[in-house]
Amino acid sequence: MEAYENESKKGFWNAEEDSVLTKYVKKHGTGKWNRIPKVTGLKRSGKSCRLRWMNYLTPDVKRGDFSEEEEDLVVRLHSLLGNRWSLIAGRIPGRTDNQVKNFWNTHLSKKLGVVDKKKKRKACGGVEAEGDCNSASSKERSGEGEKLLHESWSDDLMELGNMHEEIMRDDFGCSFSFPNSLFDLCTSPYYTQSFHHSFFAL
DNA sequence: AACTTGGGCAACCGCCGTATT
DNA sequence: TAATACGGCGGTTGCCCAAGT
Repeated sequence: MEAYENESKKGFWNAEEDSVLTKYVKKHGTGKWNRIPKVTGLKRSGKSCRLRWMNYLTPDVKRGDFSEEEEDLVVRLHSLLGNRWSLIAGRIPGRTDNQVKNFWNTHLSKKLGVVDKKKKRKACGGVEAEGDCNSASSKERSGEGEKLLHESWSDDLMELGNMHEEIMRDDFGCSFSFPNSLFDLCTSPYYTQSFHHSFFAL
């Protein structure tokens, strides 16, 4: 396996590689990504194959700009879930976590006045300094900060769960306001159904 | 026309959790 | 139980291209 890893090609995929990967997945299905380089001769890591398939080649991936409804949903779900891009994407049909993340970082964070860390870092002379120029490391994901965050909104999720029946009855969209004021959630009629299914599948 | 700057996005990296051996 | 493999996630990087100078 190391041999394949070592000679792995990087960078953009070409049409031929896409075709090889698509044929493989259609024949064998997803999973066992690390077998792909061995079976197909593709000079890509299994990880890279998975990413390419998930983010680009999957037939139901929607291309192009986000609609207003999608944008609205991203904003609301982000306020609810934070940077849980995969969870957010799972509630927006046809959108991948990478798309949602990019959309947030390039469009919405700007629109909503969230400081772009990339630019912030540049402004700090290209060095991540302590204080204002600091950024959360990936380790913090499983650390105390996340724990506190999770605990803080889990009560709200419970509250939402208790409102199950009301959600299903309202054909004209929903608006929720939670007692501890952590967030408000509104859904349009179009998304009410899909949100319900996704949420209770958690 | 040449160069610089900044936005958009695909892809990579490093880490973590889970499954398997 | 420990080691290893694998899949998945979020953060970050770097390329491409259009707009501005």
